[in-house]
Formats: sequence, structure tokens, C-alpha cells
Amino acid sequence: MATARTPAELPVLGDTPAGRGPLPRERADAARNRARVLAAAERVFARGDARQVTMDEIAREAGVGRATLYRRYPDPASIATALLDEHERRLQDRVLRGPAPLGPGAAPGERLAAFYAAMVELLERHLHLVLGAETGRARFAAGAYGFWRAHVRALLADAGTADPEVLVDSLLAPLAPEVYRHQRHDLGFPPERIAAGLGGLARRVLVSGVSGFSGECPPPTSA
Amino acid sequence: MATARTPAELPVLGDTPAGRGPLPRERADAARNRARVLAAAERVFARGDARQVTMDEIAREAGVGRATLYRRYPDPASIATALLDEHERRLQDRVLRGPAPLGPGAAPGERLAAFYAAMVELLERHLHLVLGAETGRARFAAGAYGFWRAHVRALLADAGTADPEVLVDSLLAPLAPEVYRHQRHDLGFPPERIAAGLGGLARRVLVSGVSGFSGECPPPTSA
DNA sequence: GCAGAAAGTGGACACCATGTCCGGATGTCG
DNA sequence: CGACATCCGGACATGGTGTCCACTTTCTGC
Repeated sequence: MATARTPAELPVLGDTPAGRGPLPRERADAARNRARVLAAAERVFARGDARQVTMDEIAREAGVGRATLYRRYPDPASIATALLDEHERRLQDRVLRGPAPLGPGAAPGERLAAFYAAMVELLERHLHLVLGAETGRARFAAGAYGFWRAHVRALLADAGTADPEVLVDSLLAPLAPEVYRHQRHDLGFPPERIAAGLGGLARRVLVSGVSGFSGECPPPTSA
Repeated sequence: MATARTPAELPVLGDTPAGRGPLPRERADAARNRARVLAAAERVFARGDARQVTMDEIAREAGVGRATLYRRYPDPASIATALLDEHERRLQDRVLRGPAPLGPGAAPGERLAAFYAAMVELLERHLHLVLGAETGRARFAAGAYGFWRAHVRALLADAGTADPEVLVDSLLAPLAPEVYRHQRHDLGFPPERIAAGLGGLARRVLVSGVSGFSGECPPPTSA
């Protein structure tokens, strides 16, 4: 009951929407502009409110026309997503194949705590991008959310938690970028403290030995 | 240690931004238009995507000029907030002075579970307004969030939870309207199931006898 | 009642971002 | 080196924003 294994067929992030497919080779100027655009977007998102970055602004910063942006990305959010892709993929790999407790092998509660810590790290480093990428409902449609959701749901199921399907979104909610921004910058808590709080939450919710102790606490049946 | 009491000096919602203050009386045409605007906004938010309701749309629906809207409300979100005010105030009153377990008197875990259930009820009934009112960071700046935050923090402190200050925002995160919308409409879960999941979470996190792991069971308070 | 003052109203305006189109420039391949 | 496909970016139409100001409605004091 203890070894949480993430199912193999988890949804993994696809290629970038640009899709440098196998078909025709990408032209040199196109590649140059793609790099320019991404670099410029990184700067633009970093300075100022990521939530109201405009295509115009990125185009100006990159020194290209707006139509060039629209050729590949429909909106600023998708550019932020493209920038995040690599980082999220790396983290997904650590979850799937890395060492415990983030990777397979540890108890579900410990794995969830480690996952929380890793996500806090990601948010700390790339908050501006996550804020830019996940405007409201887009968060749930994103490929990354599907992966995290499947992972945490598997941990919940492995720990024998009641109704993992409905609890999983509640446990992912504290990782919404707006929540982290509030805790981190409005309230001023250091990342370690936020991660520690979430870790405590994880261990309390996913008590794997729920019936293993002497005290016969009736499982909290929901009303 | 069990009786959770909410501090008396909780921040309570102020008057509506219109501020029908003591100063000059509100003119008849102004009152008439205010009612028109609110009724129209209710309709507009209810039909379609609350996140992209525009001042133009509300003005047209109300049959008034845009400048009339701008006189009182700076943006659509503040109109939605005004519409929510009454409902949230009523719920705040039940939390402060109503019967247990939502009001004072029950164990912290039970009170949090009841609070979750009440919020799910509010979200179910007025989701379109909450979605319209809380665009990203505005959620945390709103007066209502301050109230819920103080309440839940008091419950955490009363249960002896470690670092309530940092945990409280994580426990409020599942109530973000976007999260509820996803669970309710993308995934199709009924409100009762969502409330039950949150109730289980509440009882697990707020185990009042946190240090005594041997025999302490949460009191079997019936709902 | 009535006139004047104050408050309220809404059409008009300038600004900005969006998303698309097309003439021209730029690579790539034969 | 020339032809062709691809790509670029200025220009345009659209729609929302927020403000200004001339006009109308209501309230108050005489």
C-alpha cells in the first residue's frame, strides 16, 4: 500500500504549438525570429504585471511585426506556455523516473510533500511565466495540469483516500500561481515556509497507515 | 481548547462602493438608474462568460450611457462585487452569530467543514457573479476574502495547527471560483460531492488533538 | 410654486489592443 | 544564378476603454 507508482500512460506535454514538424525545414530567418521572440517575451513577462502583457509589447521588444507573432502564437499566454514547457517537462521527468521521495518509491504522503516542494521551487523561479500562462480557466485546459492531476490522483488512490477524483483538484488549488503570488509577495512569506506548510498538509491528508495505529478513530465519513 | 470563537474585530464588508452616505441624499433618477444597472448586470453575468463581460454590454442592457456606469463602478468586477455583497454579508452573519457547526460552538474541524459546505452553496448559486468579481489578484484584495481568511485562521489556531498564517490561504484556495467551475462543470461533479470532499479534507487537517496520536479521536459531532 | 444651483446623464472623442490581409523581402533549391 | 516558396511586417477595420462636456433632471430655499 505504500509504494506509489504513477501510471505509465500519463498525459505528457506535447511539442510546442509551433510544431517544427518533420515536414519542411524551418527557414533560417524564421528560426532567428523565433529565438528573438522567446527571448523578448521572457524579458517582458519578467518586468511588470504578467497578466496584462500584450502581443504589441512583445512584438516591439523583439523588434518584429505583430503578424510575425500571430503566425505561431495566438496570444501571450501561449508564448508563456512555450517558455515554460522545458521546465515543466524536466520536472515531469523527475516525478516519473527520478529518485524518491519525488520519484517512485516513497510513501504517498511523502511523495505529495516532495511534489509540493518541487512545485514551489518552480513557482519561485518562473512565477511571472506561470502567471502569464494560466489566465483563469486556461489553467485546467493546459497539458501540464493534466499531468499533475493524474499524478496526485494516483497518490490519493494509493493512500486509500476517499474519492480521490474530487479531492485532487482541491489539493492542486494551492499551487495556483495567484495564490502563490499572494503568499509570497503580498504577505511576504519565504518559499521554504510555504513549502513546509504544504508539506504538513500533504502528510495530514495522505495518512497511509490510516487504520494502522492503536487508536480506533472512525474514518471521517463525509456527511 | 475545542470551542472555536471567531474574533470580534473581524473585517466586515463595508457599504457598497456607491456609499449612500449620510451626506447628500441620493437623487431619484440616480436610484432608478442604479437599480436598472444592477438588474441588467445580473442578467448579463448570468448569460455567457462572466470573465469577459464588458461595461459596454451592461450599459446597453441597462439602457444607460457608459459614463453613467463609470460614475459609480470602475469596472465590471466591482459591479459583480456589489451584487454579491448582500449574499456574502448574510453568510458572514451566520458564521459569526448563527447556530453551530457553522456558527460558534463546534469543534474547529466541524466548523471548517460547515464553512466549506456553505461556501459551496454560495458558489453553486452565484458562480457567475463570483467569477465576474474575482479576476485573479482581485480575489485577495476583496473585503470578503479578508473575512474568510480571518475566520479560517482562527479555526486553525484553535485546533493547534502549525503555522496557521501560511496554511490558511492554501485551505481557501479550493474555493476559488475557477476551481469550483472546473469541478462542477468541466468534470460534472454534483455540489454535494464537492462539499463532501472538502469536508473530509477539513476534518483531516484540523485534528484538534494533534499531539496525542495514540487515542485522540475527533469528537463524533453529528452534522 | 419657482428659480437657481448642484448633481446626474449620455453622446462624442482619442487611445490602445486585436486579429487579418497583402505587397514585398528573404531564404532555399534546382 | 534564377525561380519559387516561405516568411515578414506595415496597414486596416473593429471593438472596448476611460474621460470630457453640454444638456437635462432633481432638490432646495425663497
